[in-house]
Amino acid sequence: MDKLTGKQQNIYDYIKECLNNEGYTPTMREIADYFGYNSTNTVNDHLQALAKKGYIIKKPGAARGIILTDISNETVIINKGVPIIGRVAAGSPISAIENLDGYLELSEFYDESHFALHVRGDSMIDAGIWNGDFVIVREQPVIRNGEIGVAIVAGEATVKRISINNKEAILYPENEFYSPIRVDLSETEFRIAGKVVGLHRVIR
Amino acid sequence: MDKLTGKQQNIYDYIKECLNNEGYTPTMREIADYFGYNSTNTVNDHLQALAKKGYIIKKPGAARGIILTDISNETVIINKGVPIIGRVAAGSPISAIENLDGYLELSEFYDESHFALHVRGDSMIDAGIWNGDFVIVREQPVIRNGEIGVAIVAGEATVKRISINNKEAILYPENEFYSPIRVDLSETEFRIAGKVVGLHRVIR
DNA sequence: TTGATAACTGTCATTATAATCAGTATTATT
DNA sequence: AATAATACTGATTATAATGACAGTTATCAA
Repeated sequence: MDKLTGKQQNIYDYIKECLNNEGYTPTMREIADYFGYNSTNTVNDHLQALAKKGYIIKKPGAARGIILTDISNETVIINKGVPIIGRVAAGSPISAIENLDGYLELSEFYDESHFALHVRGDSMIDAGIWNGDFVIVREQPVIRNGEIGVAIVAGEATVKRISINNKEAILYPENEFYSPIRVDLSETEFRIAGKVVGLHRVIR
Repeated sequence: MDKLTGKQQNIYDYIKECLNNEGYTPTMREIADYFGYNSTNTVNDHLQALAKKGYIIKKPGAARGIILTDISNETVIINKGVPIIGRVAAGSPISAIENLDGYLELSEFYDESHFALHVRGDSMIDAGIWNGDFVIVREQPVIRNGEIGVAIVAGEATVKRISINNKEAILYPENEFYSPIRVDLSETEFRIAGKVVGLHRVIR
């Protein structure tokens, strides 16, 4: 895809911004006003350039008929996550709007300070964390003793119930067949990556 | 939020559909044409009802000036989900891009044929499904015997390991303190809502 | 039975918007 | 040096679209 010039990029960005803020694309006059152009034809020229380079599609004659191509490829974006169904009325289809309780969307719960970790091993099965699960971790340098978190021990990340005192950290597995791991803080590199605040499992 | 009438719902759905398919909302005339109305004022009346009930916002005078309120509340949508961290290099911050293994995003795994169900009760704890979890269900009318799915029994949705023969369905809990539930298919309304394909837990 | 709401028709003035024409000046590309 | 693409002005035209007015009919609840 051909690169945009500075002005073209600005106009493209503005269209995107309008779409996000207002919910619809601007008219040519609105673009002209925003950038201080005295003629809508200036905008028309720019839009033609954008269309020619494939960044937008212009529906001829249609008011606000600008379509951003990269967004139309991601229409899933207007995706609300997975609908949560509450009551199920007898006979009605599951998707019936009356049953809707909201949407399950990761970004709703978790912001940029979160990351996910693919769990290997079954040392935490009694805490409901299984091999293959994704735990969602809120990045934080400390946690309260007894909470489940992710610790980095000598560069290795592990999910455990964590307890720390002045000289050592104790990592408690949640599985009767495993023993707690004691980490001497003066000998081994140790730090808390964060606290486990969510879990996601893909079931085949 | 006030409930929509059937026609209002249809128009609302159509607006949403246009937004997804075309990238912009329809004009009143387009809506009228689609539904076969002879007057744009019919549409105007409906839009006013939708606006009054809070489903849309109408920007006066603006062409295609319909804003869907539930979508405008989700601009975060251009969100990439939760980053998945793989290896953790010693010393480097968690968020370092080298550690990135991808993004955990519900919509990546699950399409429109999925819904989530808030689990109540602990009848499935041995299957790793806890009280308060969200199970993600792929809508399907049948499942293989022995698979975990959601059944609708007399209007009530339950998550169980399901087995069916000609005359009865047996719902097996995964908890030693619970007994299987037998449902006589000739007496009780029974159907499969779908198969459990994922699980999401919010940990406090 | 009165009033409110929903669901329509049909017409029309007004404005919003797109799109075209005829230019000028500047800045790359061949 | 010639050519094309970029970046604008200013004016005009055609049409796209909203929204208001004046009605009709049906339904449902007080």
